[in-house]
Amino acid sequence: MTILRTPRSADGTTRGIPDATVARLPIYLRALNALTEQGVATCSSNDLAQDTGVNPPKLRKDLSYLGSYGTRGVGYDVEYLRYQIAREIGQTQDWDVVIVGVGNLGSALSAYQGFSSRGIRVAALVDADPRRIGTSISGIVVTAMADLDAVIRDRQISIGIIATPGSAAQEVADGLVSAGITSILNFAPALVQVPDGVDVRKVDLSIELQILAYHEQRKAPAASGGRP
Amino acid sequence: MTILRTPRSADGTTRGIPDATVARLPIYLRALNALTEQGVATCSSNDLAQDTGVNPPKLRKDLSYLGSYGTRGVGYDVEYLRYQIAREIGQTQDWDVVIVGVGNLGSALSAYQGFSSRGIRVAALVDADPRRIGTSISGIVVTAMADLDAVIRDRQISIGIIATPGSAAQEVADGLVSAGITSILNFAPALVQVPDGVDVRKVDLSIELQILAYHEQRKAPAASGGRP
DNA sequence: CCTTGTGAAGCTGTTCACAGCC
DNA sequence: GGCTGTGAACAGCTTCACAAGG
Repeated sequence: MTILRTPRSADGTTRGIPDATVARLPIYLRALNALTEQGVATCSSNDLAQDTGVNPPKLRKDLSYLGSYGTRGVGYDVEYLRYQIAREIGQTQDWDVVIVGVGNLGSALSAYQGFSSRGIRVAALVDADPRRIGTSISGIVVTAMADLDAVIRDRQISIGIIATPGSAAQEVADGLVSAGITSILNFAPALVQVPDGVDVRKVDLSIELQILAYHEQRKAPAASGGRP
Repeated sequence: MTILRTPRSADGTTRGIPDATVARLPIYLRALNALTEQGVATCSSNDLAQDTGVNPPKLRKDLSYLGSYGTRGVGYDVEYLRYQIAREIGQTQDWDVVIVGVGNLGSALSAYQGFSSRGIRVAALVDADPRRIGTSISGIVVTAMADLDAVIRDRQISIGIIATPGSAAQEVADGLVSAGITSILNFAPALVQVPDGVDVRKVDLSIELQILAYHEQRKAPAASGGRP
């Protein structure tokens, strides 16, 4: 994955925002949307920092990668900044996703309220279990795995979500890739191999809790005896 | 949060493993468990790297923070290394968690198959909706929010999961903290403020997809016209 | 005054080459 | 010879102080 690292450039056109900043832009966008709803027209980096849990200098540096959209001595125009971030992260259009695997987690994701307001549209559900195929979940009819390729191409879906058991993850990933998908969110507790040019992000529920458990253990050397 | 950064020390006792390494230890542990099941007794850093998607030098450096558990020229004893990692991240005991909010996501989490084998035990479910209280989900009876404190103290629960709408997240977090919880996994799309000493990890489903959408957008400057 | 925008310094994490040991 | 363990160089991210400008 050779991504060109060019945060700044000679002219203004070539962007290249650091990954860490990209990961925070949706947070800022969410806060700005809330401010818009409250009728707030202008905000300072302190205000936004308060709302997002980021410290003010970091927030300003993040925004500076997008351009100089603030006014010194005043702050940021909420609506203007909101639009600029939305444009930068591609939130001016909706993104269609397919969820593969409609067990407990896949079903929950298909019903998740937070997607629609963030430009995410669940366009298709796919499963391997014949008993689920044809049933309707959150108003969407579940399609067979055999039709994965057709569904993705027909509806021009660009993002795939893997919500299957770990044992099926690689096979599903292969199917998504061969159907032209280049962005995958993987909830299965398994490593998936994909060709260059395909992005995979992984969310592992157990690991998040295991990380917390590690820190929790260090806080309390109480039970089961202290260390020698 | 002033955590002492001491990856190495004079004697061998004082640990202090980098966060990035801690986040990968559960991945190694999972791979080692799989190797154990396959009856593999020894593995090299190359083998483990292959299984986990981490490159060999990084993996060795990670393991070196735990101690020198390998044998030069040979590799690592699977069972021994597995135990050492398990001990380090507190996987020799089970961790009880409470899930607050049993909507779609909370219900899915309570049924998640991946927890039990990783030392995570869902010990209680709590919800604010009177219609859900008293019902049984995944074999666990849902408790009222009013009993949150009692449940946590009675069962000595140490980790809380917030799976409520964003609007309830802060209130739930306050309740967890006042019941003595010092580790929280927050699925709600909202920032929660907690006192020092309490760890919060956040999983935001929309943001993961928005990050993918950003990269997807950059790959295909096709639709909606290229940039000027 | 005020707040933004940013160079420079510092810190964390990654990479790599090779020393150390079996 | 093979593989681990690690110091040192490197890259990326964060912090901070302050210059720039309304």
